[in-house]
Amino acid sequence: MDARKRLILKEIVDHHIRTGRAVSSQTILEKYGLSVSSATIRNDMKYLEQRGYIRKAWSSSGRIPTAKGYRFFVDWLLELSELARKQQHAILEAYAFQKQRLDELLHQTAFLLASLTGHLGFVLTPRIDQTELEFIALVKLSPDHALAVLVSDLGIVESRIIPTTLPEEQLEKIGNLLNRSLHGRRLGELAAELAESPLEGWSDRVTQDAFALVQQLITPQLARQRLYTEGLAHLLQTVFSWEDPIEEARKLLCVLEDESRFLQALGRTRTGELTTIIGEENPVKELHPYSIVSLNYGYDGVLGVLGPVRMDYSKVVSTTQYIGNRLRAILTISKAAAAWG
Amino acid sequence: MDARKRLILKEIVDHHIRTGRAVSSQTILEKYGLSVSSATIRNDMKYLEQRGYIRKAWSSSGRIPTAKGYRFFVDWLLELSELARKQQHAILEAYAFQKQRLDELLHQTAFLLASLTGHLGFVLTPRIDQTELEFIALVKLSPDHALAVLVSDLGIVESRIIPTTLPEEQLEKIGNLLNRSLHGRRLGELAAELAESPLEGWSDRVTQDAFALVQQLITPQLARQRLYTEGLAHLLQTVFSWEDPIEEARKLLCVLEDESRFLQALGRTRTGELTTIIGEENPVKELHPYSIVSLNYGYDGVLGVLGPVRMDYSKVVSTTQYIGNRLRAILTISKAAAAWG
DNA sequence: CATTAGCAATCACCTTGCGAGTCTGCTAAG
DNA sequence: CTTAGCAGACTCGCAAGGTGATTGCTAATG
Repeated sequence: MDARKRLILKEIVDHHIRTGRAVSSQTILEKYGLSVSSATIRNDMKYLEQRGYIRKAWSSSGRIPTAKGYRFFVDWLLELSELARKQQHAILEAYAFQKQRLDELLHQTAFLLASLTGHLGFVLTPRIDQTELEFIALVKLSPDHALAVLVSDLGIVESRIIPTTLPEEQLEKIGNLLNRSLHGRRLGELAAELAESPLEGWSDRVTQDAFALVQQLITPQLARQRLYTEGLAHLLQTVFSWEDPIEEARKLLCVLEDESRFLQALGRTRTGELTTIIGEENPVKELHPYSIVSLNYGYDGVLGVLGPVRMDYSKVVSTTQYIGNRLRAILTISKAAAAWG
Repeated sequence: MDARKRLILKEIVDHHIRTGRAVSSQTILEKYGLSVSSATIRNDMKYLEQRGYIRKAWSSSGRIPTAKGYRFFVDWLLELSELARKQQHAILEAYAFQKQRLDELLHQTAFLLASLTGHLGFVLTPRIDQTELEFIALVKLSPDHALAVLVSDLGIVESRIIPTTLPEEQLEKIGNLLNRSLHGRRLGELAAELAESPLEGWSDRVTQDAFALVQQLITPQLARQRLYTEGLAHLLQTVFSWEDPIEEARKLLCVLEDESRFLQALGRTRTGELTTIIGEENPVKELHPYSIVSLNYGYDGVLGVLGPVRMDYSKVVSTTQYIGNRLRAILTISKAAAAWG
């Protein structure tokens, strides 16, 4: 593809992102001042259409980028501007306070993503089975129940009420035992081991009880990730200008309310690299009208932005990248600190 | 207001709830078989309109209930049908599992409310300052930070990372001290006391440190309540048939995303009684097109349904009442159990 | 061979007008 | 107090017609 065609494709995507309307050969000529005529541009547009980069909304409309066109744009034509000082400042400021609670931190991160991009910001909690056990506490609540609190590094706290008739002193003993023998273990591995065989040397009465407890505590849905979203209002506002917004918004909400499907939609954002999923590339059909820019910030926690395919990728990508780096830094600091301590 | 007028008002509200259209004198005559003519009904409708119970959409349309009309309907004319066996069963079944984690429990409750009513279900977490302290744990994370885990009865767990340079053994000592002296105290009172003066007898070095810690732990935003919502999709679907759905939905989402405003909207649902807030009765302007049916299920935790003013109050009220009672039962059982233990 | 000008054809979008249907208010009679 | 009958008001849906944007095509140009 020659330089002029690339330029034309870029301008079509650019202009369509900004205006939301089909882009005509005229427009490109006027706004971006090429030194050729509109007919030439039309010829190039035909070429681009044949290769599947752009399409027409109807037989004689201007051109609209296809998913393939966006993909090419993002991969080859996107010019990442550095985030404006002002926004960087806003982000740093927002993170200056608010480090006391992980959920607040992630919640705020989602909010930042949303408000700075004007789309839907989301943060998926890290997978607790990827983190290491820091501390276990067992608290007697009633004759039949105890509360188990499980603290991993990163300050992730998981608690559940488990049925047990063991007396208080025994629970305390078990708690101490568990803390001594399991501290620093990666929870996922622990779960896997426990599923196969009891830990070695665990044979007396107390440790058998302990074993039963730990199994209840660690095995079930440990990998469960919570999803925080913010800025749904932004997203719906953009959806409303489409045709059949009712149906679109409904489908969107259904996916968002079903965490498992959303997880599926993220695909393997498992690497640390920033990932874009554009329109129909998404494995979840309902999300075909949207693009996702996402980033793994550690421990399989994912953060990102979900917006219309027609969004300002430059802004969204740089914002996501920046916020992702900040969050990763904050988390690895507390992680590193935990390792020294 | 004589019996026939009441009946007519009831039928207007009834019919409008079911069909969503303005109700004509004809319709009432046909569907509900009164033994008078449509002209008589028209006269009564005029009466009802003058008193502000119903209104016209335009100069010669059928009648639509006003907020005052709905209020009268809900307060005096509503016939509560017992919840269908099938639905009761579904609720009991849903609660049969899933008692391990409070957040899951509340999440599921919101989901139940939403799916059984077809509107938006919400659950506001109990206020932790209304509950009693069960257990405190302090865990060293790094040289400069510790994780404080605070467990109240009901199994509510609050954790935060606090800056401290105290060594591990000392933290443990402080933890033990705190558990002994503060166990069973109501957290809200505790916070109030601490704000005024140190606890008596706390004078040596260890307890001073402990005091500083507890202040950090308990004072700030302890009363903060989290909001779980489900079924936004349902609600939006109904909004879409209105005029200017874009604007309406946007305003709705803005309120839902801002917990403080939502709290304001609930007003004082502080009693245990079921409360209805209909349309313009709501202090939050943006929610005027909606009604809220809510219920305090204990410790200032609120659960309920938000739907269009035109909703099936009979179904919604009985569902909310039933689910509220179930949840209250579940929570008071674990509370009572904790008290025995 | 790439580029250009000019022109007919296509199509969305907006406005307008019309007809059918619905419901009320009013008046006068029962 | 109730009823019948009727004019007037208004919605709703549909079709027609005008406007403006944009393309593809063809033939001419450098």
